[in-house]
Amino acid sequence: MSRFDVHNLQGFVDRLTGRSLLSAEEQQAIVNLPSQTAQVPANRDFVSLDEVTEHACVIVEGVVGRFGQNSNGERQITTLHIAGDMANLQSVVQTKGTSALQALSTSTILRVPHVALRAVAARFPAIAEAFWRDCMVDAGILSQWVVNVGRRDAKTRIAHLLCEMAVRYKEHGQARAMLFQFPLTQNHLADATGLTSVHVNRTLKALREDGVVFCSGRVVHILDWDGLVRIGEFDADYLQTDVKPSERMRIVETSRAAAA
Amino acid sequence: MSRFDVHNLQGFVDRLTGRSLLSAEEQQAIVNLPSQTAQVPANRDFVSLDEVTEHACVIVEGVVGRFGQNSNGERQITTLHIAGDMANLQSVVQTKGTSALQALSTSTILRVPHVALRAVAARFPAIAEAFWRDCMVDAGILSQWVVNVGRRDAKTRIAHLLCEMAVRYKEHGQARAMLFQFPLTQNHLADATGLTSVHVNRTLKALREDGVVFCSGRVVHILDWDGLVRIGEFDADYLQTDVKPSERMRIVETSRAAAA
DNA sequence: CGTGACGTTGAAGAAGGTCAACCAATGTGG
DNA sequence: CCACATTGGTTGACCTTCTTCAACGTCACG
Repeated sequence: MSRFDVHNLQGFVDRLTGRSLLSAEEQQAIVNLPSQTAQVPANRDFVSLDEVTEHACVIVEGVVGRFGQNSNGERQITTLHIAGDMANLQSVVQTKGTSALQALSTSTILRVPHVALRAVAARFPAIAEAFWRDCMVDAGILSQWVVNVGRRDAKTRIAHLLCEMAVRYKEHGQARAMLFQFPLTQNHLADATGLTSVHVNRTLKALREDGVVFCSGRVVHILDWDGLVRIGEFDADYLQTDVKPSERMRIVETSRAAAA
Repeated sequence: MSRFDVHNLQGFVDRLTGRSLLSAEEQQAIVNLPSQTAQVPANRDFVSLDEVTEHACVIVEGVVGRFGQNSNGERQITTLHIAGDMANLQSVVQTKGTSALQALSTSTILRVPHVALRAVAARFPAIAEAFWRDCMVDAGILSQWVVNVGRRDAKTRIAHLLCEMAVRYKEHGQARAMLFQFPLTQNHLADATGLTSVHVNRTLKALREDGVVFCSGRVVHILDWDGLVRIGEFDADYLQTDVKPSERMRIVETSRAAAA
């Protein structure tokens, strides 16, 4: 493994330790996982539907979508993954994948062999626990998406999505003048919100005219955070991005994991 | 614990061992978990939003919905839980709940203290693994629901939901003459599919006139399974209900868990 | 300087929502 | 045993939101 790869897995460790308590040894065990860097061009599937893959993927750069599909071939993005996410962590405990992964922008991913992930999860129960916890945050996001597409109108849906991504990117100081890279096309936004790209276009225009957010090409510029939160009915709790150190969980004993 | 309670936790163990390999000792450890039976009347929340609860709940009888909500108070069911499910298993690794649980019909639940669940998961890594895996099946269902409400029309949505429940109830021999208890009102179906109860009513009528399924009060009668599957664009893979014994997973070593 | 991807806009139409009425079944108190 | 209320299902008329289709603009890139 190159130093470059090691550095990138550190991003994934940081993600985990934001919510879980891991010893230095455990953290090191994750950083030391074997991995292989790959570049994926935009709109390319790198895990296809029902594929039995041998690797899980950490996103280093770019945005990745998890896709479901109806029988007309219309796709629905069920989750967006950004840098630091392990896009298919659940495959550690599941053999069959149930959805495709596609790079939405040119992305850099790290492929980590399942066999290595399973070994480290088996050896260090606290790592398995941290993986599980991270999967549960993803499930919470999924749950919010069901509410989003099921019970919110177009404007609210898109505002909610933008709020979610703003918090996940953590590139907002507190309230205003927020700006982040979000290289999705309006077609991608449509697939994520269950709308058509035409209606996404009109809705973005409406949000722009409301003066709350401006989306242009690859950048989202939030002009009125409070307004966007209100329109999007957004409450960041479910993202668990700001778990205080004292509230980070560990159910397995420290002594035991350290001894392993 | 009464024998009655023990018997009910066995249903949960059966659910787990359908996908995961657990030793006799591990299974016994789950069966021996302390628990408390409770009856919940229909339409009563028994875990409210953002509640910090000390218990997880196994459903023994009835149907339970996990709810999200928009700012108008319109509710969206994000998951349905039936007998054998642990409705909030994820709370083992998460302190804060993110959604409410409501009994949709009169239900019997078993409350199992978090502290006991965490202890057993910490002591037996294979149990933690089985819990994690079960959570991932729930997440797969959630993922399908996003596709369902996002990219399918009313008829397809409802047909898909009915297919899913038929498989989860496993009360279908193979193809036809299928009948199962499903004590939801049309209002509940509306909350689950992101429609209004009026439109659910019309859609059920259309499905009835197509001769594929007949829903009456508390019973679903599937007249044409293949037809319903076609209309619902249903593929049961994601439910992982029929995992062959040889394909059931265990990543932690057997020896180690047995020695614990 | 053509070609393709993406964004923008208008006009027409369909899917589903809203409102309102009514019915059947069930339960409850007098 | 009946008046009455409640809950859930059914139906019609009308309206809103979003989709569909189609055209055109613009920018990047070979």
